[in-house]
Amino acid sequence: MGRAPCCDKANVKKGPWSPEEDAQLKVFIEKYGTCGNWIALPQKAGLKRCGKSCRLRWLNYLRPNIKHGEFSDEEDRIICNLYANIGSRWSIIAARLPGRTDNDIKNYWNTKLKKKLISKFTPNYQGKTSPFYPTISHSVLPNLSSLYKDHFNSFYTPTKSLAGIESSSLPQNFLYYNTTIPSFTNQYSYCLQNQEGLMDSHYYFPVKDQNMLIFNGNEASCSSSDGSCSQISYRKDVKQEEMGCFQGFMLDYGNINGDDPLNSFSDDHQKGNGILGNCQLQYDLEEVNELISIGHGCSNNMFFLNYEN
DNA sequence: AAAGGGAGCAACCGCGTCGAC
DNA sequence: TGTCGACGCGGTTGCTCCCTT
Repeated sequence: MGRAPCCDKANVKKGPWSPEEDAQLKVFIEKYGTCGNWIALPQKAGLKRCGKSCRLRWLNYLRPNIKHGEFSDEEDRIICNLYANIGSRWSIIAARLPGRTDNDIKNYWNTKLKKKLISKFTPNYQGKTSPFYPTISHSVLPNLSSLYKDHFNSFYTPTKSLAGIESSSLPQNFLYYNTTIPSFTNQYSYCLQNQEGLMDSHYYFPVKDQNMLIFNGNEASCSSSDGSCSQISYRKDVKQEEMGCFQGFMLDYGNINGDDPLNSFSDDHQKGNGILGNCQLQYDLEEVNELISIGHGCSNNMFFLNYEN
């Protein structure tokens, strides 16, 4: 049994609001308020609209002090920072940006800001790759570090053991940072950095596919849905159109959307909180070998190979 | 000049949450 | 304690405008 509709769909108008309807709604709400009941409001206001539609129109367009137009650099920074920490919780992000609505910010992120960020460090990015896997070339890696530093202030140097590893033994070429995501606070997060710049950041990629090369991951947690892991993978079993980009070696970073990067958005805490969420770096075999050597040199018991080819 | 395609954005839909009863 | 209805949120859709061919 489905949910009862909130209004009589046959008798409500849909689609864009006319200036007359806008005026009617605005006048009514300014005079009487919302009466604490959006469902009943359209009838009282003489509008042939669904209550939800009225609410949305008021909140996103008609209410006072709505700010339209270009987002400032400061607003960009706040959005990036919050998105990195809490994911697509647009209403919370909107609460930090006076005059901006969640819908506005969501649209802005999806249509502009995300591309802006990607193109910032991927000069050749055309926005043509998979939404999950924009491709980043190896040559732009040095820029990533500075980009991250622009947006996050929480990098730190561990002074005590992390994930059971003494600080003195922790890899020097990692950047560490705290996460505010409750589910991850008991886990360590890390960004791998070589001498040039940031190469890999935290968490989460499932070992669902066979023939995978896991780089600097943890076998147990990588194969579970709640571990943290970064990896280079070779996914010969995934069709190119599914991946949206290529077959080959890929270093994943920032993918924390859950078990299946193509399908899973199930758990709220797993929703993309990486500023570079779901990006991949593409490497040839030689570069992969180079990365493996970095991994060998910097970590204890954190290297896992499940690599066939 | 017309057609096609993409970007941007307003609006809709469905579901989770919360409060009233 | 359970049920129901309203609200609020995030994802998605579809319309419009503009640019390219």
